[in-house]
Amino acid sequence: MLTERQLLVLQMIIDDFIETAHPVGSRALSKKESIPYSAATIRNEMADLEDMGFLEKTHSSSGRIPSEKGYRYYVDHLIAPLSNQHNMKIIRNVIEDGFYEFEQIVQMSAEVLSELTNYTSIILGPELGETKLKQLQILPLSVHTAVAILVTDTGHVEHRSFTLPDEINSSDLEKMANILNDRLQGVPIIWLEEVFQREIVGLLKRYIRDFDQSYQYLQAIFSHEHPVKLYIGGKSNILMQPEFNDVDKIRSFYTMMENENEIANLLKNTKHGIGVSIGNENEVDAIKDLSLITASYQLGEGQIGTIALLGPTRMEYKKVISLLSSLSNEMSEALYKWYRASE
Amino acid sequence: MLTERQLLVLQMIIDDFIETAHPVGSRALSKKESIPYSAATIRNEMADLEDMGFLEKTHSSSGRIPSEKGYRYYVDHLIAPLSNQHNMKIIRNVIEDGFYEFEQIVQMSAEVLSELTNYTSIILGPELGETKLKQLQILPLSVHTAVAILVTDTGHVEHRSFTLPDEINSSDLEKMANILNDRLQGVPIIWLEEVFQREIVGLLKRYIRDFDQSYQYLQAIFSHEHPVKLYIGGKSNILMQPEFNDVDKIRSFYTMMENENEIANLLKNTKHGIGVSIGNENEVDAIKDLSLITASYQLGEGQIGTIALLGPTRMEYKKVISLLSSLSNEMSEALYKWYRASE
DNA sequence: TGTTAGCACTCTTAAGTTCTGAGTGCTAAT
DNA sequence: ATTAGCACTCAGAACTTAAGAGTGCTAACA
Repeated sequence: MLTERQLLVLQMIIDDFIETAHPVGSRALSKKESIPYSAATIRNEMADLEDMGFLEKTHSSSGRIPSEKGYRYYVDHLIAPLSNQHNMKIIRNVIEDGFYEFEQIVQMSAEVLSELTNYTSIILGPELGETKLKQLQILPLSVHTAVAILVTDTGHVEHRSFTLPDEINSSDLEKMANILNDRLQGVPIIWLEEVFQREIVGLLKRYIRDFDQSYQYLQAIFSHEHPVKLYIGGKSNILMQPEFNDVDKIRSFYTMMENENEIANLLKNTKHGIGVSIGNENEVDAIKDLSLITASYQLGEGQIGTIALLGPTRMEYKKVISLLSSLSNEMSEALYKWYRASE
Repeated sequence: MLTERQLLVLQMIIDDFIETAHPVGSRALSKKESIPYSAATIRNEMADLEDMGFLEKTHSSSGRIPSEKGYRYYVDHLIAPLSNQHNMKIIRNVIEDGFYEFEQIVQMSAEVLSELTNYTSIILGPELGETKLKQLQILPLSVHTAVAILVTDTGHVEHRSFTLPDEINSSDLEKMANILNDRLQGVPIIWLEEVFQREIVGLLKRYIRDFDQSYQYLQAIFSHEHPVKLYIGGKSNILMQPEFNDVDKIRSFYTMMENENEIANLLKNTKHGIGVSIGNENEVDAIKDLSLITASYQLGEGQIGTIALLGPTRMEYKKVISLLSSLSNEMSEALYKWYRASE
């Protein structure tokens, strides 16, 4: 168990290091007002804290820096989340502006978040989950081309152009579109392909001449993956952090950030509420020396998305955690308001 | 005027430097088979070429590197565009896969282009130009929300959700949507807002009760900017170039790449066909030590987009220029095929 | 017994030094 | 006109040195 004084020393070292990025020495600490002990005493405490694994040295005669275990302890026990009125005001302004639509709000939140923290923000759009098809429209553009437009009950719109088979005529196309629209309304997006295959293909075969020609084109509409949207803000922001003073580190970071799959991986095991992964606690190699803070937000029944901030392990945990948790509340609330009437 | 031998020397130096990124010395050059002169002779030629401004030294006793003027001369007079069958095959595969839609093709082209060259590729989607509205639909999602969907005759789809004024009832909404759709079909996208203001507001005022309430919401639909889509590939690719071995350079590059406006600026003064801007010839400060190669592609009557590659001034101009010009042809052709039937 | 002053020791970082190799410019010979 | 030869220059790597920050330990102190 840690003594009062050890807690104090640990806390002050981490706070100081987070601020300055420089190893903290005993003398510097002893000068602070809140610490009434001499440098020598602090040195002893530091040595003990190092033995316990909370602190590290960068070399044998350097000041101390927090270890990952140290950060973990700090996050779990030493931070009283401060409510940052000022920053929240900025964010609220973005969110509450009703003229923006959802995707813009998210995009802007990502940018503001990154701006306020100087870290890189990642927002994972809400999963489709229970979202249902509201309308499917097939609009011919010309004799050979058409565009299919899918609208969900949450107002999400997807579209997909395709070329038409030569044989089809416009009345057939219309008939087909009507059947599809009738049968698929209210079907959850993620079931579309299955329902199409199971219930509709047979039907269409009966009603439409030469349906086999059209099959592959329709099929392409529904096999369309529905990618979860990823919004990233401030990729270059994080470069301002002193830990990115190394070209190789930058390269590997950016190589990862280019790969949406890998980023999606990062956020895969997100839990409800706030999650903090420090350094090696992360599963993705490329960020084993960074920290990731995640917060989930809700959209209706069970649909969730994730807001995350990626920064050096030397992160302003206090600020970031309070900011994220407020933002996730705001977003859930805004989304709730937006969709409230659809129930 | 340059002598035959000077041309040869200049060309070999530039080719060599483009390949290795190291200053080229006289002895190394004289060893090459295609040069039958001694190092001393070449030194003399080099000194002359430097006097003329085509070459530079990095320090008083270094080998030579091309100056921007040197590159310019090289691009204008010394390269016979080589047709790269192999790379074009790769690109053609991407483009000709009919199941992809336009935006995906462009996105993938950008990525392949960057992959093949190791530079950063930028593709500016076609301007809206003459594109006309094909359909405007207003789909209510709930009592309080609706989504407006605009489809152009080229199959481009834009949508925008908004909240409904409390007063409006669904039959009014439908009436309104019908009037809008009737009146706006065939109107070029860029005129939408104007036509709406001039011809339709008055009409709606007459037919719809409490139209003033709805006005601001509708207005928001049409004042929506129609941003030209920007596709970027391989932002991190360029980091592998040795000229990006400097953290500050990376920072300024990425800061620029985060800003879509600035990128749009880069490509603003693009001319028809192939354009090459070397170093300080670029107007945007952030890329004054990079080169930008642009190629335009056509979509129907006058609508154009731009494909560009951004790399160090030490760029493989031969390869890049031939690749881009082929790609722009392929894209124009693919788009032409795609839309041919709409006329 | 817990705290502190003092001091020798360690290690990083910056600045200065030396050395080598690549490459030039000039001169004189071919 | 071309080339061999040589003195000279400079960047970059390898080493050395000096200063400063910080530690760990011991002994003195309250």
